[in-house]
Amino acid sequence: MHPIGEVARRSGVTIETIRYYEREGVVPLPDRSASGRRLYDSAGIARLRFVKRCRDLGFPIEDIRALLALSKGDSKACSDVKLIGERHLRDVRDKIADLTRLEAALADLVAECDEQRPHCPVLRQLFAD
Amino acid sequence: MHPIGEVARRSGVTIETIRYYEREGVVPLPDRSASGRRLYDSAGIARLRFVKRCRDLGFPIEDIRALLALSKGDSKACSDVKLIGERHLRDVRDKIADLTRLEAALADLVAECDEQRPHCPVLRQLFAD
DNA sequence: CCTTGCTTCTGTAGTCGCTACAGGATGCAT
DNA sequence: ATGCATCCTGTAGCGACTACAGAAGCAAGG
Repeated sequence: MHPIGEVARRSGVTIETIRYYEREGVVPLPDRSASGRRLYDSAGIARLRFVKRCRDLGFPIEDIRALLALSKGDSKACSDVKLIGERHLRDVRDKIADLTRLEAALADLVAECDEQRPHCPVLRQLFAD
Repeated sequence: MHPIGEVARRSGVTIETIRYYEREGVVPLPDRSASGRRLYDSAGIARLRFVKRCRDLGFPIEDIRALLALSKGDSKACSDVKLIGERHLRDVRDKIADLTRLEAALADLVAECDEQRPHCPVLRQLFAD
């Protein structure tokens, strides 16, 4: 059984975030020592690693909750995981598309400022009706 | 002079967000009617439109504050606007790059789930050491 | 004038996912 | 015992909103 500091180092999740995940019910309450310190077994560490990887992939907490539930062994797991993954992939692709459009608009706008001018074309455009 | 509801419709910024911007000092305090209702002139409406456009382009509030200050007429305005714009453009490009990497990792992962399996390869990978 | 329905006000709290204290207790090595 | 590191709970804050609750104001219609 391992204290939270060691678990933080081994999982890559900060102590404060581990406590946050516990409060939010993302991970179960760990065992405690006689003095009240959190003690995690290897399954607890693996679970936090899982959560970290999912967060790194941009899955929201709610999806991670669902994935963890699915990981508890059920014959439909893989197709459900695929549903969650594909929806998230779509979200990511949408976001990339949005940002790409935004980038183009911004690049055009910024290109109009190329010297010191009393009447900035960018500001004029942003103020236009 | 126009009440907040009309200004919200004409600027595209919600009533609540207008009040938020006022609280945050993004836009100046408007005049008030005898009964305390906010009244905006055309400059106030233009300013909110400006803020909306900047938000749509992803500029953070702090940058918008700076841009509004610059719009008050100063001979260095355009080069300062360019600095703010280019920095933001870099941020957007960084974010696109991050998301593109994430999308690739996610697409690979999701591709591994293609039928009902008791032992999902995705979950296994996310749990791997 | 009264009623009705809509608009507007202030203050407070919440969203998401953390992150950072403050103040106190515990654990371990010297 | 001392000193330092670790850990605890509770609270507040970040950015940019968003959504009430409860009350007051406004304008049109009867």
